[in-house]
Amino acid sequence: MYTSEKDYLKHYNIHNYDVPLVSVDVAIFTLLDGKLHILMVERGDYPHKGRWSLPGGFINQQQDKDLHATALRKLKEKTGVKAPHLEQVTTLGNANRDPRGWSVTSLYMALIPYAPTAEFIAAVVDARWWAVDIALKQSLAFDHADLIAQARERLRAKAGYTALPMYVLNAPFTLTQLQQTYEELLGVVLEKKSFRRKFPVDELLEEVGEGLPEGGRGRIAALYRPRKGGDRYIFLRSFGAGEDF
Amino acid sequence: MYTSEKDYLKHYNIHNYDVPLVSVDVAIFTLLDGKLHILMVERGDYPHKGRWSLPGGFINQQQDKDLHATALRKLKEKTGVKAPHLEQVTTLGNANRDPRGWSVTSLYMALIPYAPTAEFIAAVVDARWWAVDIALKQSLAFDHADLIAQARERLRAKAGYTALPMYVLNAPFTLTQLQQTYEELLGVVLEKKSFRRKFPVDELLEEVGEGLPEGGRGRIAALYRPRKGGDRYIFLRSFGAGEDF
DNA sequence: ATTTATTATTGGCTAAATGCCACTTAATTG
DNA sequence: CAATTAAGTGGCATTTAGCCAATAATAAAT
Repeated sequence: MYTSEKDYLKHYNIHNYDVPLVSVDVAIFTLLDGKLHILMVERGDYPHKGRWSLPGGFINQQQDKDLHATALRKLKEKTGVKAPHLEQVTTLGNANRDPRGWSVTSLYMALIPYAPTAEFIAAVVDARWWAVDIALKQSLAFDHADLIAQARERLRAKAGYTALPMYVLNAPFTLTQLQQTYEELLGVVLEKKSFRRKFPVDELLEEVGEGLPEGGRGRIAALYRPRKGGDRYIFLRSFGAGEDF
Repeated sequence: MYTSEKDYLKHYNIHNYDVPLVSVDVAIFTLLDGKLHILMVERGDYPHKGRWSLPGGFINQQQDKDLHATALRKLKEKTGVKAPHLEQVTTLGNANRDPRGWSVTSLYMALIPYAPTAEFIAAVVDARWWAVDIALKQSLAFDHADLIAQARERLRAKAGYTALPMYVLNAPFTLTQLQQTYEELLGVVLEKKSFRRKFPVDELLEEVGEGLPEGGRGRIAALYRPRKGGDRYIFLRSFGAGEDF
């Protein structure tokens, strides 16, 4: 049929094929008032105009050198910053999730402290932080409730064996705040001594002075911020008892 | 611009947009002669005609109800069976991985025992099991060496805290064989007593009689096969010391 | 100035899990 | 019947985790 790879490529045209839609959606999490929040945007265009959805959109083949770059671009458009952690959660594709037809979306999860984003996000008229529990009860666009649940579950799972929870905290923070963040993300109460024994403070945190705990009462606490590269750390033993299945 | 969602959809045509290619590739692993092997196929068409690649291809929008179904279809086409474990590893997309243009592929990993596939695969002329180490040294199609490395790494990681290694073994198998499989996948030597204490035999395996160990010498060993649902089991503590970073 | 309340940090004991190695058991081979 | 091979178990020292209480350092109240 074709005489060479070059000849084949000359005749190739993607528009001769049945191709699915491809998008990237980003679940951006932070901690606000001790509760996990997620950034949502109100859709300004069809389909699902007016509904709340995850920040996301299509690949820009000129601008985006890879999928990760697409996710990073969406993240920056809505928060103004580069998150300290961004990872792919999963990719979903089926015939029904988008009224325009067979559609594939690659779901990313970003973790970010609240403070440095607050001003920028306040200026983005269609974007808003929602408590995750509340967001899941809304009538969201597409299958985004499902996407949020999957990203939330990934975050919960990784809170068990990584230091990722530190990336939703405003630095500097105390070890007690860090423990409370683990407890919020895992949904369990942890024992103070065990937590401090297990969390590798020296390796993953940098001490940046001392300060009063929240509420301004009690003994002065050591303050920390995350060290570089801590998002790749994996604990040998996991936090939180956790049911096996 | 549009007066309603219906109006919008009437005018929507995906071919007016710059869309990437979307494919699904499957890294199918088994254990053969104590070594991890992967199923490769020789490409019969351009691009990269004649090179070895992972089994994979495009979504069939009529046949495949979702991405997982596409992966399952590719798996069955080459092995004739439904693997006891199939999961998505990651999704890669960039402008350079395919000479036809911006391309996205969703990588799946399947685990399968060798024996039930042997006859079928022997009849598929373009398919062959390769030892993973050897396969990685070939000049493979596209970025498939990278895909294999990522699937291999996911398998190695999960061998540390799941029962997945049992799915590459021909049943029935002995606990010693299972331990050796963990050792091969993890790349470390495990202590017999610790392995047997930690692996939840009663929950995850079903005893199916006794038999001589491999080689036909020594005390008779208990024989097992995997129980249903064991692929969702997660160990609280991981196997193999493992460097943290 | 002293006491009380509050929170951080550390000590110490018990129980559970792991690493290590040797022992016992049950088969084949010569 | 002894030697060999491999499965399965016992036992102890070490490490880790759970629990709770003691001590330290601050603000607020008296």
